[in-house]
Amino acid sequence: MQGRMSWQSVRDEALHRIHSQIWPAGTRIPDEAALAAELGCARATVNRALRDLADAGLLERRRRGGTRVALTPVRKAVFTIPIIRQDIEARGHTAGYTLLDDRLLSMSDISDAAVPENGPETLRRIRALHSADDTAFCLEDRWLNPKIAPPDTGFETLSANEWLVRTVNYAAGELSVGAISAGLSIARHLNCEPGTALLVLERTTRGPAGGTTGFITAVRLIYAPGYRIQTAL
Amino acid sequence: MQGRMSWQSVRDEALHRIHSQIWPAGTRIPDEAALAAELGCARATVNRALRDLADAGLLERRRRGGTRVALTPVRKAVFTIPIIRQDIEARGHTAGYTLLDDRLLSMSDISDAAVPENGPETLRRIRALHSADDTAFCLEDRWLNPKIAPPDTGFETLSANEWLVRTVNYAAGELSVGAISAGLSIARHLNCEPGTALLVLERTTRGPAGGTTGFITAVRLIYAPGYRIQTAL
DNA sequence: AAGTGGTCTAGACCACAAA
DNA sequence: TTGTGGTCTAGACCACTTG
Repeated sequence: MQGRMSWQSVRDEALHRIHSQIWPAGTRIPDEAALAAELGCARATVNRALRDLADAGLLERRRRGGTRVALTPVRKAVFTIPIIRQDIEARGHTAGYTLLDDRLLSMSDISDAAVPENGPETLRRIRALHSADDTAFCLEDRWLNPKIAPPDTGFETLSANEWLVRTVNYAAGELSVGAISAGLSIARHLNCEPGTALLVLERTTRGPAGGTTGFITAVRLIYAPGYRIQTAL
Repeated sequence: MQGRMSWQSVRDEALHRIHSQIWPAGTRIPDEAALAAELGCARATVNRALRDLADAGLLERRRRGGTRVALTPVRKAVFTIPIIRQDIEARGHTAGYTLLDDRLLSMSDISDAAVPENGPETLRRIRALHSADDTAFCLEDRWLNPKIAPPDTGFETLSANEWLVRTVNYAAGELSVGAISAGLSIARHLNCEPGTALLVLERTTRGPAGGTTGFITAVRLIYAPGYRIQTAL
């Protein structure tokens, strides 16, 4: 183990030791300096490798506490949330967008679990239909903080989805995925039978942790039958 | 901008320039050496910052080609795939596991799109039911490469899910999420009405890119009604 | 051929948490 | 208090790609 040691090879070596129980789950492994000496590389290289494994959930690292093999290795998948239009175009279709509804509502008139309590007084609600080659693709139901998107922001042709991604990046929020049965209204918009199982993606976006902006938007995307979220591991 | 510049502050400065269109979308930004000089820090620090933004999807970097602001910023969500038992326990329930079926099948008898063509001659099929406090939680339908999990690996009490995560980590694969309507058999196992919308998670796992092992496993997890995948952004 | 990102090194200082 | 990870620096070489 002399000469050039890539951080990947250090990572693979560590991985091997975890798999072969040389470093059993829960135990503490040698510190960076020791590993660097043993493997004949700089500590920074070991750091990069172990940080990568920690990011992957296989190691737990703490200052002063050292590095331990995670008792419960966790699989993590990164999945990219595409702009809907691009998602459609990437599938080789022509993207269409129809604004169905756009109005301001006061909080007292709203009863939707997706809307936070500590948000602004009024909210802008936008509903739109995304289509692929004139076939319904996805129904978008969005709540917007009017302070972020003033009423003169026209969403007649530009998807709010698209506008957002270009405007407020690096925001915090939650994402959840579920399944619902198509109701009558949804079935009509998506051109499917009532009762069909549909994939639903809900996302809430807040201003960055350090920032001053609070609630930005909450959106529910109801996809047409057969839609799948896909990602590589 | 003298003295100690953390890579986070460099990242934030770059982020600011992207948001304020100082670096418009699609344009090429100064190279690392120039930024390091301008901000008064080491190139490695700039590298760490820009790499972070590239990982987040806001920048695109290529050797020799330089760094560009992504035309289409992509939102990425990291979502952790828990071991089902832990998922259940984290919700405050007691996890149960029942093996429904475990047999070897030859490829010629199999007609399931989830199974790859270039896999092994025979496959082990395991079906099991996960429960939370005696309530059905998730139906597991798994195909296993028998070379990886020899028949003497007993899955009567240990979930294959759990065994896998502890055994073959850092593998490659794909993950997809969709929705289905409960058929009669599924409805019976999950104790719900036929036709109920259910969330389905399918995962295929192959050996690491560099490794010799091919197909490892493919699994279809059908969750009980109401289950949602959740993650922070 | 040459420019740009990717990474390694050796050394240093700091921040955090455990003893 | 003190050990361990987190990070910064200055310099160097390499790898990929584009002109």
